[in-house]
Amino acid sequence: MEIHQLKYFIAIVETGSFSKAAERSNVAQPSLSQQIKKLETEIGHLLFDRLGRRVVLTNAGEMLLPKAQRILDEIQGIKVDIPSDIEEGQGSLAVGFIPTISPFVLPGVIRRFSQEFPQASLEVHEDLTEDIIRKLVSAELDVGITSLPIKNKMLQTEELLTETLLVASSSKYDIASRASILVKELNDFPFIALNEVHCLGEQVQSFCYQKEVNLRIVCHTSQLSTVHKCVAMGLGISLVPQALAINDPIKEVSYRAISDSLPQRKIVATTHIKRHRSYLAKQFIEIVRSEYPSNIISE
Amino acid sequence: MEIHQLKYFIAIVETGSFSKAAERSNVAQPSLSQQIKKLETEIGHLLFDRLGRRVVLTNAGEMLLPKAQRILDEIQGIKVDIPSDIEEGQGSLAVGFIPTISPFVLPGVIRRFSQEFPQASLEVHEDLTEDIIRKLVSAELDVGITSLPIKNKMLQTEELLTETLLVASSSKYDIASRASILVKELNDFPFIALNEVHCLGEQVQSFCYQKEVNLRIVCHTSQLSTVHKCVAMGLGISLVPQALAINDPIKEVSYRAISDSLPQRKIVATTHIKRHRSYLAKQFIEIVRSEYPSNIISE
DNA sequence: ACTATTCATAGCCTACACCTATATATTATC
DNA sequence: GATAATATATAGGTGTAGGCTATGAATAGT
Repeated sequence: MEIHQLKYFIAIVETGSFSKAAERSNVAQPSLSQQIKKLETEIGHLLFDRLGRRVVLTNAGEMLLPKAQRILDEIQGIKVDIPSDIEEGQGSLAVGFIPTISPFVLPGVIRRFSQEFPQASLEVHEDLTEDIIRKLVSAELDVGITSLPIKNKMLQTEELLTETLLVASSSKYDIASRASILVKELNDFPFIALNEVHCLGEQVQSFCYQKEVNLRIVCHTSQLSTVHKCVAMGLGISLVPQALAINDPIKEVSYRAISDSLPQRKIVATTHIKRHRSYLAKQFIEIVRSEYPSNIISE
Repeated sequence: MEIHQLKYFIAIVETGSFSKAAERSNVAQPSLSQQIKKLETEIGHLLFDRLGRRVVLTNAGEMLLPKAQRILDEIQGIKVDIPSDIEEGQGSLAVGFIPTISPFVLPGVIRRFSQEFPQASLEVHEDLTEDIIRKLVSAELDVGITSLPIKNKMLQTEELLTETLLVASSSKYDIASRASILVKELNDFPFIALNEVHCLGEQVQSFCYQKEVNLRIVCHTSQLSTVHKCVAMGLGISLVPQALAINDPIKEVSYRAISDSLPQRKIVATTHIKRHRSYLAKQFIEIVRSEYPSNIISE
């Protein structure tokens, strides 16, 4: 059974004649006769009684009619619906965030995404970088919001922004009020470190190693919010993303940039090289870019 | 868009691989790749992301999936449903009866037909022979129950039974009690004639003409039931179908066969030569054949 | 590094849908 | 009732498109 056969069938029913149907279908009449015969053979029943000057549907033909109509309508629907559905943002999207980003952007991003694409279904994962990489490679995730470096030849990254790490300190330490902060001065204070399973923890360590700073780490935690609280309690200082500083409800903590050498991390959208970036994925990435807290201009 | 393309698409989704889908579809893998590419071009979106070892659906592919599934199901349904529906007696049937038959068979036929084929829709027309012929030719009717002769080269007849015409008389006339009735004796009595627009009227006239009987027609009516009532009232005798005699509630009328020459009419099912006789039509004809009142054996 | 697996590409082949021409049959017209 | 007109079926030729094999490119597993 072929689609053009059903089209011919409908055309005959609507025109009441093989010849007129052939004309309307832009084929020669014998071709159409032949295809109808094939269809009849396949179904096992005559579809039309050929009366000579006119054709009428048989019972089998009458039963086929609504079914054929539905099928053609659905096929027409495919060609129309899919492009328009995609335009309207239908579909599903699975995204991953690393834990040192998600707290700052997730609420705003989800709100805007579900406002702009109410028809879409969004699935959000919070995972460490290596898990996000694994899920991106296995196509469990469509987009990962991570920080560089991403070293996997199956993945590609699109830069969203460069985020500065600021010195966070409570008023207990005079670093909060100095005219400027130099890198070397970081080891004058107890340091609250993020566990190195987090890329941010690694990045801070790597930065300090490069700058030949030996931190006096007094605490290792696995959550940025714990770092934040420890700093607020005056247990020590830390290096945190600028996004944390924005709208920080704890007024006791001050955030200062380092004068002579800015630690930074690049925030990127990571995707699979071989996978097509859907309309939703592209829009999602733009939403993250625009919703990322960045009121503090890094100098 | 072609059906085999949708089949291939589904096969890929179900097997998760072009190669396996090709094997399952009994085509070479490149053919399948080619057809999927065509489908993607037509829809305007990629359907799969080719990850190398695995393929995953894109958003567009996910939207296509249920639609394709439905279409294939419906096509499968056509090949299964139509033959089985016909077996089960679905469909419609339009039949015609002449007025000198319908009173005797319609009730029983309709009852049995709707019992046996509750799914079918039956349309019954009562018309004179010429109108039934016209409607059969124009395919308004599928089957006509008439009596011979039917002279139309577009129509064919199937004999159902031969019906004897009996002499109907009230006890007022001694014909009801004679040992035997001869044709010639018909003109000894006043005769109630059916109008010649009815074929039965014609047949009686023609019979008498052949037998050189000159009827003493005292009344022409256009309905057989009127003939019947006139006979019962003793206005005269008549020649009526044996079916009328069966279960006749009016006891005053007796029915006698003519001894030396039996007038008869052949009851036939008439159909269009070029039209396929549907299952319903065939079954209907058999029901008429078996339901036709024929308790009185014509000798 | 090597092998196995998988999808894409290239080039050839065949089947089948399509065409034209013609036959057959029915309807309309004179 | 003969002729013209209309409509579908049949016959036979043609071209495209879907199919095949062989091969390439790239990934994943040994």
